[in-house]
Amino acid sequence: MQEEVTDRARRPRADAQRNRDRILDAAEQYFSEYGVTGSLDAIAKRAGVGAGTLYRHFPNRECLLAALLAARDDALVARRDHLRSGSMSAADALGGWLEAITAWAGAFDGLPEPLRAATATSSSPLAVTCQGFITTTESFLRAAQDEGSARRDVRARDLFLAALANSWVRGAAMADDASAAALTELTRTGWATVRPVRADDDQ
Amino acid sequence: MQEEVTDRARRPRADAQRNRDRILDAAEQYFSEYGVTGSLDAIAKRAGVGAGTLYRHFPNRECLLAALLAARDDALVARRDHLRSGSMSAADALGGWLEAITAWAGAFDGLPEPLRAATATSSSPLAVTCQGFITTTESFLRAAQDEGSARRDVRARDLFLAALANSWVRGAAMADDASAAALTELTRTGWATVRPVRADDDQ
Amino acid sequence: MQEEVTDRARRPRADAQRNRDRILDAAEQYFSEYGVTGSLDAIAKRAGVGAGTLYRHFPNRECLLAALLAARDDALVARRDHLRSGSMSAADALGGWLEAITAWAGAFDGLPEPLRAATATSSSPLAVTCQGFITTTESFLRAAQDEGSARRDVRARDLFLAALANSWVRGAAMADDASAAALTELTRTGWATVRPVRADDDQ
Amino acid sequence: MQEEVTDRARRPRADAQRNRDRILDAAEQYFSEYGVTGSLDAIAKRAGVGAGTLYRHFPNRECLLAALLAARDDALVARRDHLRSGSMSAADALGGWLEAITAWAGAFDGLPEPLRAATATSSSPLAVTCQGFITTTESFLRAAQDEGSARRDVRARDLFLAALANSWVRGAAMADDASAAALTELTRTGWATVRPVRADDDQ
DNA sequence: AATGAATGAGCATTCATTCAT
DNA sequence: TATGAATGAATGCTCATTCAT
Repeated sequence: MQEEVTDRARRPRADAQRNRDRILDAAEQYFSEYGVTGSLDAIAKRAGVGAGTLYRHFPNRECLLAALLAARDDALVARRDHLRSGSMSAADALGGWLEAITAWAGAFDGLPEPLRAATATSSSPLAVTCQGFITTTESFLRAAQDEGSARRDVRARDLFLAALANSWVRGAAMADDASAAALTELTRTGWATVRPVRADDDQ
Repeated sequence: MQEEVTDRARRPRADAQRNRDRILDAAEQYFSEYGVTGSLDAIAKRAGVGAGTLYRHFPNRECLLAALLAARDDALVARRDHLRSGSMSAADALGGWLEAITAWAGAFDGLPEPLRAATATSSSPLAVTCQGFITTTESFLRAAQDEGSARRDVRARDLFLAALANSWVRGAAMADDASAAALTELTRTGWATVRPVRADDDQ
Repeated sequence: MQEEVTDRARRPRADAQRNRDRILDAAEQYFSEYGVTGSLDAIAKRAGVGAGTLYRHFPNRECLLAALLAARDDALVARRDHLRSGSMSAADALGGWLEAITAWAGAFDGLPEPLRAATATSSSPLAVTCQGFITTTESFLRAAQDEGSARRDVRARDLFLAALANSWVRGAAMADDASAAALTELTRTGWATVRPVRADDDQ
Repeated sequence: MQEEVTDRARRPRADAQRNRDRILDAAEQYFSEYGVTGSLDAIAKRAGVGAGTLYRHFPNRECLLAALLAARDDALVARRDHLRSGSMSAADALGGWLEAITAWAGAFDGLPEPLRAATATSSSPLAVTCQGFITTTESFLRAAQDEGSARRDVRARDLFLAALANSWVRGAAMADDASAAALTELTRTGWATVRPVRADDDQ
């Protein structure tokens, strides 16, 4: 009786939270093992919950993915703060940040794909995440531009997409580390030695 | 006359060739509509042939894809020849070639994925195609390097992958043309204004 | 009262149990009609359930078969008890038991095959069933051996296999009842009138 | 021209014979590898002939099987003659012959099945083969019966079926040699020590 | 006589999602 | 709120057999 009053709003939440966590743990394992296209049913099973429970917490794969990545946001935010507070140049900070994004997007096999889609649609739970990182990228980019070490005609959004693309190239079983580094470098400096002069290029 | 001899081996193919063509047509349509992961059975149905017939001609999705792309190879080869014979600089030729590859890999939604995989495995019907284009890329790149307009530390394979990556970013429903161009430009010139000096960099 | 408690876990099964039963009924019919290699899809259809439902209940053909036979186990167990409690000789009991097994394995066309396979692998849902019957066979055999009416150098497992083999010979469309009986008799007494004397032969 | 007259009936036959032989060779390999249910198409391919050619020579699987076994008949006939001419007892000869049949029916995985079916239908190309061996079994059996070493109430046909059954039990991956021998022995002597006296039992 | 292309139903199995309990 | 049963279309692929060439 007493419980019904005090716990009505709390106890179920404790259960729910526990289930949510177990689902996230299971998803983390499962996606690591089989990539982001793995079976949601299998995740529910591994988490020890019913399929319906999974769907209650995460109505679709993207929501689950978003929640999963949110848990990793902390690491990326920490990285961001570290890059910001460091004594490195703004260019190196931007480079470090892009590499951090590339690594982040490579957390699970196949992850770049939904991230790219989310970047395009804006109506996805992942879009929020992506947008946040684009904003951060923008601040790094602006600093580098102000420093004179980044081109003014480059947009943060495109750098973000380039980072995803590099992550995509690395793929799951890429097995060619040289290419991974080369692509990152290519994004930084391009393949051309000479650049066309442009109006908005303030250098 | 001569034809009559070779026709003896060709005549039974009248049927086969017709079916093959119909399958390719159907696949072209279907992949354009639903992307390269569309149902093979559905393609057979649209082509008006039995599933077995499709599988006889193209034992798996990659073979079908390779045949489909082979039909487009001609256009790419023509583009290559045009770029080679033109009076443009080697840098512009390389740029044009990379853009051609990017466009080619964007023929169908999802096409970059198997192309990337093929680039890594070499045991795929698509691998041959990819390798051929990497070789062409190499000749364009070398010309540009000899001209002094391309960096010496860039590899053709990585440029090819970058072109695929750009194609991947564009996606099917990208809806952001500015990014498409920006990514291509980024690959050419990078985001940095300043470059680390390197030993093998002949500028 | 007690039921009310256990029902809590059983109630959601009202649906499931009904479907399960319908599947078993359909399978019974279908296997009787077409043999144990009949299409599982067709069984699902006949049962009026989706294919997924069938696979949820019985992940593979062997599981379905095992469940189907489990329903018949009762009859066999009853037969065993009847044979045990009867006043017949141990030899007749063993003979009756082997005949019961032979009849049981002839329930469906093609059933002896998976039973034989299960006898060999032990990692099959049918293996449990088979092993159980081998054990029972052993008790009957031992009684007959103790009685002096069964040879000491015969193993229960081989008698079980012989019963399966006889069932196999009968097949579905055997149409030769004489052979069926003859084979059973052959297993009992062999074709030879004279037997090589053996050390472990206590007669 | 000249050829048309003299070779019209001969040359094609040479071709046909060569193809027939190649098909038989391929089938021998293939059935050995994959059992008698292996794909006929694959056999045609391995033989280097079209599917139609295979079907011209052997309208169905049973015909192919029958031809394949016919080639092995020689070995069995030789065995028969050797058993007949030997100085062993008629009982041992019969035993040897049954063992020879069991081994013969074990030539390919799954072979006992069509042999049993053929024994029952008599409208199969294999039926001829089986009937021949039943006849031979009969002669061995009669000799043993005359010698007094085989029971008079046993029929050759049932012994043949028992031999097939033993072959079936051995299966492909039986992995239990003891059972193989035990079953053979069981067929010879049965499991009972005491036999019911019967009218037609002349011992 | 030979070819090999075509057929197309058939198979086992999966999975995201819904919904009754 | 949680459960997990149900759905049922969909997938890639095979194969015995026929038949046009």
